[in-house]
Parts: sequence; structure tokens; C-alpha cells
Amino acid sequence: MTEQVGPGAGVNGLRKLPAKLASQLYGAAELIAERGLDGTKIDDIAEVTGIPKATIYYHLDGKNGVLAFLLGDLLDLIAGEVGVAVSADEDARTRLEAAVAAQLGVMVEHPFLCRALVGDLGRATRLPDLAVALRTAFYEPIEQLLVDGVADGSLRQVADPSVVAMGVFGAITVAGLSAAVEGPSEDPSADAARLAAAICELILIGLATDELESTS
Amino acid sequence: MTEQVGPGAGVNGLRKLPAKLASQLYGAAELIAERGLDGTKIDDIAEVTGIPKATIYYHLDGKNGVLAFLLGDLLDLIAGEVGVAVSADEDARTRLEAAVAAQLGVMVEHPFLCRALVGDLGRATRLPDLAVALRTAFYEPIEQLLVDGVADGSLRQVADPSVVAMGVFGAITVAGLSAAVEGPSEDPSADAARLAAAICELILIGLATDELESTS
DNA sequence: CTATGGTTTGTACTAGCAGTACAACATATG
DNA sequence: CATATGTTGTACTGCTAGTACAAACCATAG
Repeated sequence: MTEQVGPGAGVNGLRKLPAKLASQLYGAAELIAERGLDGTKIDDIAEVTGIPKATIYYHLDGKNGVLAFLLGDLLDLIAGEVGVAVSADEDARTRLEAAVAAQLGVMVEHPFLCRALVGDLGRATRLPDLAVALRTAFYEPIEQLLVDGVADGSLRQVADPSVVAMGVFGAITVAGLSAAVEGPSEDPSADAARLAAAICELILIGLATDELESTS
Repeated sequence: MTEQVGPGAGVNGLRKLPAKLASQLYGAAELIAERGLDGTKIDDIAEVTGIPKATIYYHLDGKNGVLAFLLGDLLDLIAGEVGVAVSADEDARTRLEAAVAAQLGVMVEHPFLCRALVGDLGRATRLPDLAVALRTAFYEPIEQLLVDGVADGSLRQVADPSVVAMGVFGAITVAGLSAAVEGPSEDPSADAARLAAAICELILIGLATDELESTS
């Protein structure tokens, strides 16, 4: 309905955006995080970023374009960091711990983008590129690690791997999101480490005491 | 900014809505789930529900009112079912399993409402009632169970309870959401049971194999 | 200096939709 | 029947996303 095959650039109008404009655009993240994309007028974005409305429209595909640009960046960042963690030369369990830390690290460092992401999740998933990027950045690495872990013996075989992977993904992401909502952290890396430790504890050794281990 | 102290009814205009209209309104859930609230015109809602626009505005506070009504219902439902599970006469671990099952059960049975909820999460959290209801329905029961579990010895003491509670909440919710996005299930109760089993396995006994249990 | 082609920006305009106003009508209740 | 409460169609207002376009701006090459 909305976009077909953008003439030159990617699927949106982005990707060739001059560095200067890109950096200015980040100024809109907080606004969008606070009010949601719909509560944010294009003219407001123009004002806080200092980029005139006409220029925004020249490069980007309107409001959605702005969101797509910002979130696309965040997702690339996460995918990158997590990718490094995942492809280290360790057993899967260790890499899983590293991946958790990596994802939470990026999230804690970019609270506004994270909040914009949750707040406009619906719209984001309706932007085809972003839907894919979301999956790639967040979900797939975890899924892969669970498989690897079974192979190398560092993680347990579970009955329903895809549901478990989704659960792990949810645990990490919601923890990160809730931290982002609290507002910018004073010591991001410490905060991220704290979150990562708690989540790893949860997903690796669980909450049960060492008595009966039967489930059902 | 938006609303102050609604004259008569709750904070929105809802709660006294005639049963007939209420049931008709549910017809809008699928639409909103699919397109997001912003992609949905009030006139569309009027058409699919069969309730004339003027009538909608007579009872409800516009589009947000519709969303608030639908999600408020869902949240009450979840809070109810989970509440029953949580207050049973069992150890905390068993109640946690029941609560997981209860929450997932309701979610699987109302996929469209769930999708509407995620899709417009931003807006939902910006509607004061809903923000509270969200917390009450989803997060608080879990938090409480973790505390109880430590007290009665059925769950482990963790270093950072609030982060862990958030993680548990995320695991459950994201699993349920992802099931909702797949579309309506053919056998909701079986599906819910499958999800619940997987999530309980994850959060209770974790993924690590029984070797070294040190976390860093 | 001048021509050419991309970029930048102000201004004015169009179109679509949320929300409102209001009058006519319906239904119930005493 | 009278009054109150709910129901609905119709017409209107106001806001804002997005577009059109022309005038500047800036580079590079000749």
C-alpha cells in the first residue's frame, strides 16, 4: 500500500543519508520515545532536530521513514554486538552469556531508541525491513545458540526449543526494556552487567530449589 | 494534557457500557490488531462493529476509549485468572506454574486482543488506567510469588529479585504474544499447555547442563 | 567566471480524518 | 402523556501529514 520499490535507495528512502543529518535526527528519539510517533508532529521533529521539514521529506519517507531510520540503526547495532558474542570460540553456554550481556549493553546505552521501539512496536513490525531486522537482531542468535548448546553439551535439550528460545528472548528483552523505561542510567555498563547476571542466572539455572525436578 | 478527571464515569468514559454494545465492540479487535489503532479509522470501527460513530462517541472517549475498553477487559480477565492461581493453597512453585498456565491460557484464547495490546503498547502505557492494569495483571503476581517462594522454600533466593521477576514476566508474555501473532489456535487449551510447560521448564530448572553452576 | 546537477529550504496548498454539534427520533418509566 | 435517557444521521471544524514548487545554495568541471 505505502511503498513499493523506492527508486534508488533501500526499501525506505534511507541509507544514503548524509552523516550530519543522521546525527541530528537522533535528537528526535527522545521525543518519539516520550510521546509515541503519533503524538509527535513532523514539525516538532523538524524543530528539535533543526532539520527543516522539507529536507526531512527530501531524504526520508515521512514519519515512518524517521522511525525506520532510527530503529534500523539500533537494530544493526544490536545485531552487530550480539553477532560478535555469538561467533566467539567458546562453548554455547558461555556465548549465550556473552550474547545476553551484549544485547543488554546496547539496550541500556540507548534507552530512548529502545523506548521508541516498544512504544511503536506495532508500527515497527508493520515496516517490512524492520520486522526482519528485529528478528535477526534479537531472536535468531538465541535460537541458534540453543541448538549449538545441545550439540556441544553445554546446554540442556529441551522439549520445545522454539518456545524456549522465544522465552529467553522475552526475558532478556523485557528486562532491557524495563531498564530503558526507567530512564538513562548513570553507569550504563554496570547496569547492563547487573541485568545480564540476573537474567543469566534465571535462564541457566532456573528458580527451583533442588528438590523434585519433575515438570507436571 | 489529554484527560483530567472525567466527570462521571471512571477515568475513561467506559464501565457502564451496555452489554450489547460491548460485545459488538469486540468485532473491532481484529481490525486494530491487524492495522494498529492509527491505521484504523473510526468509521471503519463503526462499520465492522455495526455501532454508528455517533454512538461510539456517546459512550466512549474516541479511539483511545475503544482501545482502553478492549484492553481493560483483557487485562481484567488475566488479572482474574492469574489471581485465582496465585491464591491457591499450594507452595509458591506450584502456584507459579499455575499462574503461568493461567496467563498463557487467557492470551492464547484472545489472540486479537493480545496483538492489539502489543501493537499499541506505547499508547496503552500512556493511558494511565491501562498502565496500572498492565502492571497489576502481568507483573505483580509474579513478583509476589517469587517472594513467597523464598519464604516457603520452594523457590531459590536470587541476587536481584526485581530483575528476575521482570525476566520471568517477559518470558511468559513474549511467548504468549508470539503465539498470538501466529493467529488463532485450533486447540487453544492444548496450545496453552504446551507453552506453559516449556516456559516453566525454562524458568524453573533453566538451560544449563549439570556441570559447573558458577555464574561468572 | 559560468554552466550543470544535486541538495536545501521557505511557503503555500491539498486531503483525510478525529472529534464535535445538534437536531430528530426511539424507548422506557412513572 | 411527559420526561429522561439513549441512539443515530448529517453537517461541520480543526489539525496535521504529505505534496508542490520555486528560489536559493553549493560543488565540480570546463
